[in-house]
Amino acid sequence: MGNQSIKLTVDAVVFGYEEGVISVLLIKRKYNPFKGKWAIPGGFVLNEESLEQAVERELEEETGVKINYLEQLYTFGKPNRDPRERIVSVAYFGLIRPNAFKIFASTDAEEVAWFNINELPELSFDHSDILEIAIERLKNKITYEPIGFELLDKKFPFSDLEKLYTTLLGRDVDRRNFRKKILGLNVLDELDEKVSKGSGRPANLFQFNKKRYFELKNAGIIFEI
Amino acid sequence: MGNQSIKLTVDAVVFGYEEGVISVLLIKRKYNPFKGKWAIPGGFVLNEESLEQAVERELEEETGVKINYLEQLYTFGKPNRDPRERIVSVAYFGLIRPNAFKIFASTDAEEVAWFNINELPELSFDHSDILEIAIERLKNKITYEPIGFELLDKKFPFSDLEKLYTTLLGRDVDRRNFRKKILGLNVLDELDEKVSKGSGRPANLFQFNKKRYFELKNAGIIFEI
DNA sequence: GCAAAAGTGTTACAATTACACCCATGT
DNA sequence: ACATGGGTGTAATTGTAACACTTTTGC
Repeated sequence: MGNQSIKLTVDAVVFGYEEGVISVLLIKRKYNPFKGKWAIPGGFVLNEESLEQAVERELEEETGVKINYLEQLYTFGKPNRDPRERIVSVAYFGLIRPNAFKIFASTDAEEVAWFNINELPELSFDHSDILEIAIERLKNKITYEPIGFELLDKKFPFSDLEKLYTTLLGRDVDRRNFRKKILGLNVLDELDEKVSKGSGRPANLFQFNKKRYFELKNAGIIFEI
Repeated sequence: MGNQSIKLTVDAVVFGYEEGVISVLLIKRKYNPFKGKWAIPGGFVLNEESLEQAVERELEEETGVKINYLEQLYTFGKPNRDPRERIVSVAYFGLIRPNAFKIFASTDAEEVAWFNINELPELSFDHSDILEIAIERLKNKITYEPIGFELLDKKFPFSDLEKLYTTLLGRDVDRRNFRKKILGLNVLDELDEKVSKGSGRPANLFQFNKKRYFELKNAGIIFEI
């Protein structure tokens, strides 16, 4: 143990959503191993920084994205997951609105892009495993915590929320029941603004009230779809 | 990053249950730092072993326990969580029947003992934080996965299960409704054996049918209390 | 005036909760 | 015979699921 030689990295699986499509942010690796292949952004943890600092730093360096929803996902440590040497990686799980940032590649990334999670390229290392677990977490978590709002614009029409849920759950939901249930949770503020999608009746905009959500949560009321 | 000097450990938070008391397995440290203080069992990951192998090995070395329910809990990586140097620890969460093993201290452990989770000693490092998160996980997880059976004898009277749940949930449950619900899940086999607790009518014994549980789970039926 | 999306209530059904008495054994 | 824990059913309430028509806008 005195001569332990294991290195530690962090990886950030960042999801975005737009118009019925869930995407994940990937980089094309500039260096070997897996040079030219797509990978989850991430990199080595520096000696003095926390894991969260490391993952936020690496994400911003490689992709230009500053994230505000980020949680730990899982730690991957199989001995040969990296062909060079023993590397253990702490994977994180993040959510952003894709249109909130212009992404750009730098440092270890030759390119950055959003990929539809149903049309993924071949990935480096064990990154397919990581992504699979992250997708599962996203699909589960949206049913018991209000994380979907991190993927939508601050102000959104109800139909956007509904579409996000049908996309993630992979099934239709009854429009009336869904609306009743969500509004019944009392965490959305209805605004005096409308938005038109070109055709059809303009929709009212709603906004997630995070403060109220935490008040209710602390009072023991749970969010559940 | 070429000169990264972070060490990696694993820790095992192992819970047991007996007669209305949830306990956790702790060791008294034989060496500095925190010599003589209680801690969660664990230690350094060796270069060629997986994280799971490491945690099982350390647990057995220090306490004599071979565990069969073990899952990853969380990774703790604040820069100064260890006073000596930078150490990141992957914590695991385990369950056993305390009477299934005779525990004994060795290697880095001067002593091993079970502690009631409501009467914990002062702990080393950030182990109180780890334990707190583990307890939360246990209390949550028992409501949506059938992990409680890992804490009971293979054959148990229904009242043992009920008491485990009231202990973990911190509230009474209606005896009839609880029984209906659990039996309705169809994962318990009722045996032709009875056990007497000294006074009162002897109770029928039940056994968790793991095979049936996984069949039902794969068929999309979920366990929920 | 018609196409397209938004908005809205009621009824049937399923699940959950509340609740109290008899049974089998040991002393 | 009494103390102790085990075993059981029904009715009220609540929550969930199914279902179709009207409204507002753009063209």
